[in-house]
Amino acid sequence: MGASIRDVAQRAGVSVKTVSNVVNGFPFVSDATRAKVQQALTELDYRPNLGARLLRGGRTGTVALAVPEISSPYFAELAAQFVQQAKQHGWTLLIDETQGGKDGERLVLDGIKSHLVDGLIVSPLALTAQELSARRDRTPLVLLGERLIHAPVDHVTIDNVAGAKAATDHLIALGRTRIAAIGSQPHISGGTAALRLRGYKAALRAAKMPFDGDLVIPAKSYHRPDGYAAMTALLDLPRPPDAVFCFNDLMAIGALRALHERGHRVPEDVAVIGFDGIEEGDFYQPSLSTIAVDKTQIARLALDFLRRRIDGGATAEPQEAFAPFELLPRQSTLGG
Amino acid sequence: MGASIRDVAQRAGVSVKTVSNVVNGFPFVSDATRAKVQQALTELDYRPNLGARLLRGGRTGTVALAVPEISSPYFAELAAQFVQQAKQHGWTLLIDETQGGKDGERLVLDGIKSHLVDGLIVSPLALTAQELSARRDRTPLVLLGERLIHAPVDHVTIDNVAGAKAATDHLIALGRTRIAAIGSQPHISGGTAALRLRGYKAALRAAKMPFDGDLVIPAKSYHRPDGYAAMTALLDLPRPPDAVFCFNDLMAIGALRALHERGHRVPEDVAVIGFDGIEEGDFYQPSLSTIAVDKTQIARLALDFLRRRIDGGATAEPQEAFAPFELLPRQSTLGG
DNA sequence: CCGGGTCTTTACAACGTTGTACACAACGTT
DNA sequence: AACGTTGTGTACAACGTTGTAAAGACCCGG
Repeated sequence: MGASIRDVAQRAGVSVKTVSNVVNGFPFVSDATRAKVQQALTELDYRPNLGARLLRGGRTGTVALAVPEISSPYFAELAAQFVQQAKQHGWTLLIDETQGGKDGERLVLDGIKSHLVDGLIVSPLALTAQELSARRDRTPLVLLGERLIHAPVDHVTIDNVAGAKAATDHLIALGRTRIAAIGSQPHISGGTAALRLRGYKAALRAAKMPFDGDLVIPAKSYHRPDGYAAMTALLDLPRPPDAVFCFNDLMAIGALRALHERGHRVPEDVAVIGFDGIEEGDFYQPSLSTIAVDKTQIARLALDFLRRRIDGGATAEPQEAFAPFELLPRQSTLGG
Repeated sequence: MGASIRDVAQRAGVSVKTVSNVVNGFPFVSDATRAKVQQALTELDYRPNLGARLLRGGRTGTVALAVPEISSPYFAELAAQFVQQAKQHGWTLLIDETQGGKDGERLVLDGIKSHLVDGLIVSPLALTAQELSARRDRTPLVLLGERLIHAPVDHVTIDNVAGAKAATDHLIALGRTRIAAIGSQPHISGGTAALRLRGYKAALRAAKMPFDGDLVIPAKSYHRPDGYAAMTALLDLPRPPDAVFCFNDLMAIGALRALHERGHRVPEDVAVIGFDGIEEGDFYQPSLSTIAVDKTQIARLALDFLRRRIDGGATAEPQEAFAPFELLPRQSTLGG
């Protein structure tokens, strides 16, 4: 056990509360007393017990970010942004992984470790809006992600439909006529996949191009192998596509890999564009065109919301914010 | 504020302690009482206050992993392993980013949030063995990484010298004669870079090949652009290398990118091998040969150490363990 | 040298939980 | 009928901290 405030008080010959006052920078402490206390503090290497401070009703200065999968570059890069910016708020950010399942997400939301953090940012994958609304825990919460527009919670999102449309528009502008989509999730409604599919369809419609269901390949987990498998399936079609919009960058990289192995040129034979804007895409061979979402903004907006909740209490109206995205055309569509 | 144990007791018409006994599964509670309490528990949606429980001397069931940079794929993948396996220990794992600086690392080690977690796993970059030994905080600690063999702390590491030698041996076995190394850190002694450089030199010596200082390129931050820049520098040499050992995969990918842009064939003109075994390398074009460290084992060993510390107390001798690595030859050295 | 203000320090209670020690039944034994 | 035993339940204190309220020290003008 480390030294407690009591030990420090005894050593400095003052009351416990005076030590507390010094530790917390309370203004009315004489210089002489302060010095005495400071010395005792150092000598005993005092560290406030956060448990006690917390119990007393205080704050821990810690907020948590829960993501489905930390090994996914998108979430890893997003988390890094959060860590950086949380520091500017004076918060320590801890990252938690829900592993994409309902259980993990529920655990976080229901506050298994509530009381340990001042606030919570969650990127939900599995839970429905309904389940989210049923949440009882009182810890301030901000949601990330596209779904759940109707949940009574602050949330930060991007316009997935517009993003997907921009990606598809880009392929159309290049003169492609058979544009495939990788990453649909037919059994899940209202999720990211559904929105991106909608944007894809909207772009086709706007260009008066036919929609061909064979060119839409579902994917379960959005990793590189899923893109690889999907691309392979597309290449086995009687009439393969001349462009592919992948619903995330990781699958796009899998697709690029499959194209190369089968001897197709990118972008001459098939152009590829992804979604997310992960660093990996910039260095891939060929570099990956993508819809880059502004992770810095996402973090900024989410933390501002959280700040408001934590400081202002639970009363304020739930708010919603959109982070911008940007089309980054690179070699996988432009060549060169 | 949520309901406290006191509210539950009142509602169930029993004492506070009886509620506590029910919550903690204390054996001697009659079925009737237990049922009454359970109902009150559910009705009030009771959640134990971790702060109070912690203050009382208990555990939080939470351990933290601190890595220098969560956006780096190696650490992201490593963290994912830790999350998974911590769950098997019944722990929730939280991830913390130190941002590679002394300040961040000190903050973690000195227990800014000690008392909030039962244990700590830290992958130090900046702090010296000396600074680590001076640590006062009592939270059980396990270190990851190669340095600090002499710090009086449990730690898990890999044999970097042997790994680097295996990588270089592989290039030698392919008949390469001018083998470069990317990632030295001349100003830092005893770190990962120094060990990998030693392994590289050992392999050359064993093969009776000359050591050429011009072929060793330093790198500061081990990211893709560092590898890119280093490779560019190597290609500008009067006699460029015919093989490169990069001290991590990220730099190897940067190097591959530079080679491609300059029109060099891999591996015909230059063979490339990395270190770490990140998923990205497997899907790169060409796929990256690497020394894959066993992240699963690292997590397993570290958590076992931590378990021992947390359960067994601080008395045991500090232990050291080595996680295995594996040479994965792929296209960037073998071709195909 | 007193009254009234300002500045400094203190005692006490409370936060929610659990370990300790004990009270009280109900039971079967002598 | 007195006895220990076993099973249930309770009161109390303590963990380390900080907010509240109030006491004490000091200074100034009258």
